[in-house]
Amino acid sequence: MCGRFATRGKAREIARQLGIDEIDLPERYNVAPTTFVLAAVADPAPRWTLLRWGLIPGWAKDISIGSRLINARAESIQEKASFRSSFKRRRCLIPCLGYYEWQRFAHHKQPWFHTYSDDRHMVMAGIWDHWQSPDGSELESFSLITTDSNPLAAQVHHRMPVLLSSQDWSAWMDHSSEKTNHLIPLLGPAGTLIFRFTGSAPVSIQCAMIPQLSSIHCRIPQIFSLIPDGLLLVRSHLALFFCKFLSSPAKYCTEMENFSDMLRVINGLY
DNA sequence: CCAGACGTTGTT
DNA sequence: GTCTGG
DNA sequence: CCAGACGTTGTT
DNA sequence: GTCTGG
Repeated sequence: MCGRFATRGKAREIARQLGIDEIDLPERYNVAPTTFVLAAVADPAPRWTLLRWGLIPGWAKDISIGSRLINARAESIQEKASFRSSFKRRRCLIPCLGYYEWQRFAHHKQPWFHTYSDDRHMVMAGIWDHWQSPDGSELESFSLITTDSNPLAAQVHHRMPVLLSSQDWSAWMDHSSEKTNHLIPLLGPAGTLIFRFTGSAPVSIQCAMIPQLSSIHCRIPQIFSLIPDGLLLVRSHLALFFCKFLSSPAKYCTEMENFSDMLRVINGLY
């Protein structure tokens, strides 16, 4: 699944391909459901807009359903009442720096940051809908589509967000026909093998594992609490390291082949 | 026909 | 809104 | 996803 | 423990 992600940087590629503004994504390292996120929509002309994360179908009586519809399964998106019309008529692209996935252990959960190994944005596939509240105000919201994990991501979790490669963005955003069969092949884990965890290569995953951090008594969720959205309140070397790491994962990942390297990087910041 | 649901996640 | 179950 | 709440009564 | 709200 996908329940948190990070945004930062200029969305150049999507802008170029869709012929819209090169917009600056806000610097957010903890984007959570029910908050507003920049997304590219096409209705029918492509444009950027802010959508609330957690889809509220047009027929919903109140917004409470939104907090439960943060993901839509690719396998059933055409059948589900909450999703099918959006899938046919209102697809969107959500660019991000990367996303977090939690790995479950017997007595704790461990978040991992998933990102590409170069500085490209990940582009997640979404669907959105309009909703009108009883008082007449309008709200637009979205779900992220999920699929089976690819072999790399499966080491952390069995589901992952659908990541669209640049050659598929235009087809995804083309709503001139309501036929969607040609889109189904885009909704698999294929073609996403080029991202990695916090190591520089799959082979280094074990030694570069973030769980090593728990051995110095600081788990990532605690760091999150020190990094409110868009506001860096740094209270420890480790937290600052994570601010830097999250803002430039490609750069810092390559320096973290093992725990000693990680400490070296952290110490090097001071 | 009307009434009621409409979703994902993980875990067992 | 639209489908399913009664 | 995590964090935080987790309730009822009557009255307007 | 489990649901709701962010």
